[in-house]
Amino acid sequence: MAPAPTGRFHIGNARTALYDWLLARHHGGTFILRIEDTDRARSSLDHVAEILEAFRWLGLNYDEGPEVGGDCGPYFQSERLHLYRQAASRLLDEGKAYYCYCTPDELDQRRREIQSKGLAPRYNRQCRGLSPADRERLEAEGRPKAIRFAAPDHGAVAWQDLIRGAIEFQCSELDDFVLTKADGFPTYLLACVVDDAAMAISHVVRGEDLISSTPRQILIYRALDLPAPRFAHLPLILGPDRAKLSKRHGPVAVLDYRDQGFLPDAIVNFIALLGWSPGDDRERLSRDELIQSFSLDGIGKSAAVFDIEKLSWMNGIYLRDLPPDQYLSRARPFLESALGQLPAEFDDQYVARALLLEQERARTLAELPQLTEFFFRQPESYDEKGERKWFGREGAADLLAGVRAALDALPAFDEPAIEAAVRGVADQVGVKPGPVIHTTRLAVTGRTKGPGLFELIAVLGKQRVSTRLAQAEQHIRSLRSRTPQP
RNA sequence: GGCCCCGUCGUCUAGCGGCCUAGGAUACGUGGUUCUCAGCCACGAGAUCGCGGGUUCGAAUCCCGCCGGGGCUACCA
Repeated sequence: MAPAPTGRFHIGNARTALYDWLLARHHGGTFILRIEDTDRARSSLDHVAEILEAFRWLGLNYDEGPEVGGDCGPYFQSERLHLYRQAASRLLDEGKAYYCYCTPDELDQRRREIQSKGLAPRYNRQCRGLSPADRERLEAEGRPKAIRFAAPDHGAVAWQDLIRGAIEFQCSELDDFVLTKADGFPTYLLACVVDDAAMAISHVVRGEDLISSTPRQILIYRALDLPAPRFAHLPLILGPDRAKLSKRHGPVAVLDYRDQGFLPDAIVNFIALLGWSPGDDRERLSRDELIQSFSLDGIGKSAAVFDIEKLSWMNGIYLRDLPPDQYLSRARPFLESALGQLPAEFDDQYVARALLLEQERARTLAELPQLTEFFFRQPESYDEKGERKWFGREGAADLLAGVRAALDALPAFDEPAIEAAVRGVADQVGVKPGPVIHTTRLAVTGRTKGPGLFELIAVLGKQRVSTRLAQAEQHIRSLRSRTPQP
């Protein structure tokens, strides 16, 4: 996998990385990470760090690459410039490449003119047949120069794509593309070929958007007399509008999903299925199952829309299956970053119990602060519909007072005792348990939904529950005095 | 515009000539379970397999054309 550190590490890149990883792991091959930092203007160290962090977070361990080293290093293209220079000068010597003195401005202007005539923009090979005298003159001017590949003008380039089958391009469609930029850095066309050959890469698995660069790379392999790897072009990942997924569709960086409370295992499982299928009805696959079932044959040809709804569903499954300690260590940071430093009265034990009660209800970790907020803050208001339904009832305040008295009187404040007490009140008053439970939940949490009442009360503890019940009673009474019943 | 790729429920997909009156998942709807929600279980609705020709006893599956969508078209990758 060879990402460029020119932007956030995209979910599409993550899927490519995953497929690369799965392919290597399935066949017992070597998974190499190489950083393609040949764009000096746009590459940054921050982006490199983000790539490494994304790999770490997703659990895609590489056998060779930055920080781990290996026999094929270095793993930053900016540290391998001598190799590209060597290759370029060889092509130059053999007449398969030439210096181009055209400036970006000139190129740009010509391109515009051609396009305005509705023609295919292509380099006009102006510098290909430069006479020695012209060349000398341009050199004397001190013009910066790029190196271009002298592309053949007839014939065809074809390859057997591992996903799409035979693909063929006519050479007449290809122009004299740039191998080395004026700043001395290679374009990825050159760098990729040189490195893939040097690193003995067997499979190039990448997005469909790179299909059209493949014939050019094959031409370079040929010119350098190097064996070409096998190519597999993946279908693209689309946004809801069916255009290539990009930032305008919302967050697309892997680490954004981490920050939104998705689990790496869920992301891995989900993106594995975006374009690939094990061939049967399984949807939930562990990493080991993924490795075992993975095959290029299972990859489809058509683009897939990234459906965040389905991701959320899957994340919920993984969240519920997390063992308590793992769940807690992942959940806590989300709680703290949203609710701030928790007061000392909420010890680890309390936080853990609160969090555990919402584990089965959350779809992402980021929902947890909102879901558990009432454990840490007294309700300031009550759910509007619930208020009308439960607090508006005749005798609601007295009912709560009864519950409060019963709970206050409990010697042991555990779940069975609480349940018995609450149901006892219902018996006494002669109503069904339902209304008592709902009214009490609303009074204690301010909400109409949430964990089971008895377990939630047990976590909150006698003191808090008592206070909240009293507060609700007062609220109801003040409501009634302001809006007298007819 | 040119070149290239793609086209099965809204979405992700199974399907590689008969097992398909097209299966699963999600989302949606209904019912059940329960103190609510979530979950779980059951059921339902949802695809004339983009369209039109062919090949074949038989096509979602093979071939051709059309239409539609997407990608590329940089001294970015």
